Amino acid sequence: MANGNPLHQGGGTLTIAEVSERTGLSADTLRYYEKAGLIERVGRSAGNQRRYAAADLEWLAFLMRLRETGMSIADMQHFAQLRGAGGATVADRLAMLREHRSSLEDRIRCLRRNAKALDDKINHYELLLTREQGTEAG
Amino acid sequence: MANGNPLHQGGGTLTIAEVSERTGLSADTLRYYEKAGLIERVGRSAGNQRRYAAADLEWLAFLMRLRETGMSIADMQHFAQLRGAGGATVADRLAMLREHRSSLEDRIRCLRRNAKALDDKINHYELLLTREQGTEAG
DNA sequence: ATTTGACCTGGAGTGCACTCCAGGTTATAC
DNA sequence: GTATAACCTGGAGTGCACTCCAGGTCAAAT
Repeated sequence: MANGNPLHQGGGTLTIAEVSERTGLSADTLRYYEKAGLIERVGRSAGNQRRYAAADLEWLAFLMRLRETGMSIADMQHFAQLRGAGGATVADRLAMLREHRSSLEDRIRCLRRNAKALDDKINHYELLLTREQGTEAG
Repeated sequence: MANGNPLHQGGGTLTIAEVSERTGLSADTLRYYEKAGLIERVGRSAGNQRRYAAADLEWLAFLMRLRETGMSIADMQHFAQLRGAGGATVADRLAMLREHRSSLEDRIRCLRRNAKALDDKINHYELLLTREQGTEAG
């Protein structure tokens, strides 16, 4: 009955190492996020070791999206705190997300502009290189 | 004859404060970039104050594009060093730019994916909010 | 000539997001 | 049951990209 597969022991929870592997976040970072209040206190085994549930993983995935799109830890703390405070904060959370979404759009636009300029620079260098090789040959 | 306009004195050079204003980089950052070798030693006035030429501004603009698109100072140092070493390094510089361009593309794609997921989350919150208000009214 | 503000240098300090460590407890394999 | 590996906590350390500071020089206006 007892399943040796760590993925399914103890009601489908994961150890910190397993979460680390799945998310790419280090165990230290996972503890740090919890200490910082980005994650509510994760459930523990009898021996006080973390056991992450599916909901924890979903929340982590969301946090990672916010991080990857440039939200600061401080803002994520704020968001997590609102979330912890219950349904009355939905409007505030929505406002935060909308603002973040909008600044993300700005950022993507800026990157696209810069990508185009980079392409021009690359073309310039390709031309230089062609000429150089031509010189070498002639 | 002597023009009081700082933009046009001394052969069209700019003081550090003027460059700071135009670029948005602080004077400290401009000095830091020079100290770090990202910029060749900028020309000086008789009294040892920096006077930026048009070519310096162009190079700065390029550096800023690299920064904005996520290149590290260390990589920019490398690029600047290659540039300083002359035409023989054009192929290396081109390779660096191509690699950076490609990772930038990856990054933009990743941001777009995350932006889409964020939109979904926002929709979810909007739905929550609608329901909540409905509940309030009923 | 002098005041005031901009600028210089070398080096120390800051904020962020981790990352590592010591010293101890718990789990797994044999 | 014991060796070994994984985990725990609180707190110190790291790397990056600046940013600030002290103590001094230079420039612009009066």
